[in-house]
Amino acid sequence: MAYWLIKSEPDVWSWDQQVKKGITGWDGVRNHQAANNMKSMKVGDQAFFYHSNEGREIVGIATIVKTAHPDPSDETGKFVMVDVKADKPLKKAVTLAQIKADPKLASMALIRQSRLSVCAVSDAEWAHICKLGGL
DNA sequence: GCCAACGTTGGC
DNA sequence: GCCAACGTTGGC
Repeated sequence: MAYWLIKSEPDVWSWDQQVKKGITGWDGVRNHQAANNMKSMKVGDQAFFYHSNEGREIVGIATIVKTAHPDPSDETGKFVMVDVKADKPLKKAVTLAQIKADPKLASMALIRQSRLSVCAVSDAEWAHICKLGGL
């Protein structure tokens, strides 16, 4: 099983909305690297749900429930999305500042490529963030 | 609101 | 195919 991190601006799509809605298509990704990451996702993979811009923190964990398929919001038909479902919230949100300040996490893809909206998380990083999040 | 990083577009 | 111009993302 692999681990990921998906970003969303809470103004546009927040964790609360995800919880309320249950399963949603993660549409709107228009970056090839991010799209490639989604193509690598398998059903059952887990992803941190990160609030960008406002909050700048990891607030919950989502599960991948459907692998990459065409994104209906993409008129060119080139991009894909996966379906995700809210799994559980972190007891304590893990902030970007915390991640940057932690030597175990400072080299995460999230930090190295700040503009990449779907990025991979290593097993060690996943475990450490879960611990910081009180899980 | 500013700016750095980076992706995309279009002229050549 | 190169590269300058421009647009977007996202942290601060």
